[in-house]
Amino acid sequence: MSDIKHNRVDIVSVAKAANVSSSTVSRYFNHPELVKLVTRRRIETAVRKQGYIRNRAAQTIHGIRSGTIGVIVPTLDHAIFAEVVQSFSDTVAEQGFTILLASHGYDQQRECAILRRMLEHRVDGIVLTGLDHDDAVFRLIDSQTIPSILMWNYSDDARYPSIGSDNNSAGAMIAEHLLSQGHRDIACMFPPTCGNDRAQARFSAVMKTLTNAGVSVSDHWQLTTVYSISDSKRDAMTLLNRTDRPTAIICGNDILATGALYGATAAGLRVPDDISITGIGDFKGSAEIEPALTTVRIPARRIGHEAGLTLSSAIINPGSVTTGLHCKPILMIRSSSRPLSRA
Amino acid sequence: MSDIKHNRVDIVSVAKAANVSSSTVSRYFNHPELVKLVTRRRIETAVRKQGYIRNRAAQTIHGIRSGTIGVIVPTLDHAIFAEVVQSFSDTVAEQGFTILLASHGYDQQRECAILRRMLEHRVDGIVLTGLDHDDAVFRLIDSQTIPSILMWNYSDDARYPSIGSDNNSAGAMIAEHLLSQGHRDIACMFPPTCGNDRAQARFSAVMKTLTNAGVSVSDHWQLTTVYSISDSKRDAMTLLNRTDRPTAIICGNDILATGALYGATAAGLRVPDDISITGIGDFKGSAEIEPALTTVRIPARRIGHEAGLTLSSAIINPGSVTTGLHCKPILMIRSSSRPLSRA
DNA sequence: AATAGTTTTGCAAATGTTTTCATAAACGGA
DNA sequence: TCCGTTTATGAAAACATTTGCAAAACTATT
Repeated sequence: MSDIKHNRVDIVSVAKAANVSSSTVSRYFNHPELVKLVTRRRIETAVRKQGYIRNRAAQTIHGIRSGTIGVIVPTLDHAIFAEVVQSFSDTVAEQGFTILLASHGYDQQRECAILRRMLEHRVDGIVLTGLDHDDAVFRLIDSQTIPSILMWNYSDDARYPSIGSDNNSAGAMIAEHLLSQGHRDIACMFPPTCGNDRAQARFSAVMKTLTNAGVSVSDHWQLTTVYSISDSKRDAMTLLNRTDRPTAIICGNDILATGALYGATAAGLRVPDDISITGIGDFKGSAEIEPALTTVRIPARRIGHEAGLTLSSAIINPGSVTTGLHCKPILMIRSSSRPLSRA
Repeated sequence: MSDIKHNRVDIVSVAKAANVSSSTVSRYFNHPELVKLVTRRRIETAVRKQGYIRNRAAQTIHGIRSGTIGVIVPTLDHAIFAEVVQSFSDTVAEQGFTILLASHGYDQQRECAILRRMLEHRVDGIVLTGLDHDDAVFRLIDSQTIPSILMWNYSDDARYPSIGSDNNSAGAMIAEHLLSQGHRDIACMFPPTCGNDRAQARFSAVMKTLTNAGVSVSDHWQLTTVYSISDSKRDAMTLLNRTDRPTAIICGNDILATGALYGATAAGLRVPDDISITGIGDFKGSAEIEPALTTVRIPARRIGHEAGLTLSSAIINPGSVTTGLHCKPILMIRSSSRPLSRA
């Protein structure tokens, strides 16, 4: 098929075939308006014939952008991160960027190593997930000159521009919702908060809101449950089979809430008549589950999209100032919660 | 903090600071055993002081591996692809590779453009999702000299080594399961099959198995439903509210099955007593849903892992022959299906 | 046909590394 | 002390590009 195949086809072999200098071929790609039409044609043919593909590595060492953006997430296993990565990737792809993706599994050590590797690849920008990172991570980025943003969470005093939702608001919103429905006997089920600033913020906002309203949550109603439907189902069952039973459970995310929903059903309770259950996140499927889950939507697609826009424009116009953006969480009142009927 | 900051810190500035030649610094990184301990120390200090980070782009133009693998998926929005990408990424990360990830949204045109961009980045290997791709995609890869594999599906006559599950088996397994339970009035709910060889293979295997058993599926029991819980819930309700009702629904994937489960509940039917519903995929949560879903597990984590092992070893030992691997689907009989009680 | 102006092209230097080859330094044995 | 090894280092070429500058090739104007 192709004339020359595995023997190096580079800009000079193309140049030779097209009977021009390599400079002209380079210009053909980078400033086509500077090369005469007929020459362009000749080069085009040679490129096609040889199957030439430009070498971005060689461009990059001239200080030209690599066209890659490093994206570091804790994991892709949670549907929600996959969604945010997807929309980020789609958005920056439109500007010609490709993402270098890696996940650290909540290991700060590993995050730093990954970041280093990405910098070696001379990514044009960096996206980190969440607000909290090892100081070494921040120092490393500071020592470079590339734009970086924090995606997923929002805080106006974050170390870099942050684009995402304020998990404090999210936690407060859901707690207020249940309070406004008259609930006072409230249990909480949250994932382990260490190294997870999101869960941490949600949890503390929930507790603060409840405390401010004069509601206290006794210790045995504070469940710590790993991110898994089966575990949360089990824990919810245990909780609900006790004689003292809350009228509502606030779950730290929709996965836990889904498990809790199943657990309540398995314990013979009806949701929301016997107990209200709420999530945070509004994952795919949360609206369709029976009963549809009351939750706080963290607008993942929007966050990914806005982050993509912000970062790519920061890369393209290096002078411009980059600001964060709060993608507000949205209370989604559905069927898994209802006002407490006063007995 | 760092001495020299935004002014080019490269191998020669490090060399100068350490009072050695740039060759020695290069060796320090690539063959440390060749440089004397005290020199190593000096270089180490200089590197730290200047915050030097190696430039892989510059290495790559020497024919050295870029350390990147291009991964092209249809989308990350389906939890299942996210999972396979996650385990692939983890596996190759151990060998020092980082993935360049992009999704094409089932658009063959776009897949080709993405591939081209990845080749420009001189990825060391390519992973495509599924067996079917535009001929231009195959030609492009053929014209290069890098290893490529097809992930997710398996077929022994695929164009490149394929690592994944045979969707024909998966479809046949689930159909046989329902037949063995005595079902004869069976409806099918599948996603649109165009450009989706997986769905296509599952569907045709199901139909073939049923036909061979003398069971025919009338047209209005063949539903085409997009990948969405709410759509499949709606379609299932419509189907089940008719007077002629199947005793089982075979769904093309677990998302459709989940929606169908909800739809059945909403239509006032009990699963599996009134109707059996099955999925394919065994997504996260399928085991925990009420009732737990009978499905065929496509072992996503295993596929990602095996694909990672295979591709990275193909990259590291260029001579070796790369073979595909069938990660067999596994029938997971749970509570959403049961033998038909003969009336 | 000569000139001035414009467009197109090529030469050569530069980019940040690696690697081959050569040389210098250190070492051990006689 | 000298010689032959071994070990450590540096000089320079190579890698695939881009780009500033200057030369060449056109065009238009007189």
